[in-house]
Amino acid sequence: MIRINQEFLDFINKCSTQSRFKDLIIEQQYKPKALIIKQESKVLDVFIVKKGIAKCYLTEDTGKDFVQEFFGEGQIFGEVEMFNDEFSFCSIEALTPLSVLKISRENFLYLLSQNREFNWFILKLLASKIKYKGIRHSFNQSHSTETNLQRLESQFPGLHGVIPKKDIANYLGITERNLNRAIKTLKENS
Amino acid sequence: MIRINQEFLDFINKCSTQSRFKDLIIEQQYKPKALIIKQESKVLDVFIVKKGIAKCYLTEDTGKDFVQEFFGEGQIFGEVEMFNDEFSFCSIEALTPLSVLKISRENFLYLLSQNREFNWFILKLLASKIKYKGIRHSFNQSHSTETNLQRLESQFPGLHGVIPKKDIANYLGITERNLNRAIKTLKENS
DNA sequence: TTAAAAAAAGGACAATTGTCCCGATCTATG
DNA sequence: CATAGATCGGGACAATTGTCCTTTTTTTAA
Repeated sequence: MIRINQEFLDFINKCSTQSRFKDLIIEQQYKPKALIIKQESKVLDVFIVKKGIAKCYLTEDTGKDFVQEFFGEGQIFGEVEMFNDEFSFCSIEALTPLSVLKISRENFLYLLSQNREFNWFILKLLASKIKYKGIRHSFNQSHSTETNLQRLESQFPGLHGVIPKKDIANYLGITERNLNRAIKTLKENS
Repeated sequence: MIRINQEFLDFINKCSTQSRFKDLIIEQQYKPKALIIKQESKVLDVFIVKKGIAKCYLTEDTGKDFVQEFFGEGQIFGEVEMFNDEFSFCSIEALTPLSVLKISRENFLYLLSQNREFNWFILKLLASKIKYKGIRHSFNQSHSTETNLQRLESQFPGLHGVIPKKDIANYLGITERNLNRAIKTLKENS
């Protein structure tokens, strides 16, 4: 559930030390709760998580938040907005102290067209996001809250303590009340 | 909800008439209910819808189906499996008489690396699938069944008659019973 | 250090959704 | 044309989930 992409992070880290790429990649730090990308705003850069966890979520007109994904090391965000339009369809917020590697729109497009390996990494990781979303939503629609929670915990043991309850509930698309019920039931049956 | 990609279809159609691409693209026909890609099986080709509608769905261990998307003209499928592994995470079925343009894995990867325009089309359409899924699931989790249904009907008027009720329910992640209830309520309030 | 704010846990009730039915209607094929 | 098999529509009840609210604990900031 908090996915990582070590291979891509290694690649980007390597690039950022090479003289010809050095200036394209900027490291940046955020404190917990910092808003990195704001929904409906222009996205000028692409970000790759170097260390920490970020939350990607969408706020609906009902006021409810829905968490798309938690980004771990090597995960990219802002890239979707580079291809079609510039306005973000979700917000990104630091959950922990976060360091990111930032690449401007212009440089991102440059790398995409000039660097085979980079291009291939982006294709792979876009495909991976599609697959991830497909599997997750299918599973969540077809199973009970308790089963969904179990799946989450098996994918990321020690979930609690790192991610607030509210965010877990918003990731599962349920209320905190219902999440608490599921936690209680699972405890009793173990 | 049944999205199309005219620009991409035009591009592929154009390619399929040019001598240097001609042999890479094969046209093929399917009858309604034909299974084009089977979940968990190897995917050897990428398909682009030329005419008709295809259903992309995932069958869970519970026996329940969840519909990921309905593909209209210019929509591609099978491409996600080209990047990471070869096994499909969902099934694709023709809903109407369907013609597709088929490109083998090998040729797809060749086009990706050799043709700038093709590469850019694929990047764009992968990003578009991510955005589509993100927005749709966020909306569906945050709104009532009735609102979700209304949104669906506004996106694709004349939904009924083309797509079976069961598929609509599976797309919304609800039962047919509940879908009927929502339809009835909407009728009464209009 | 202490007051204020946020997060966590859960009771009570209402609303929504699912399950299990039963007929009615439509549709493909011998 | 007849019949089996889908598809459709909805009643009745059970189960799940949401809403609202209260209490306790933990965190944050003055």
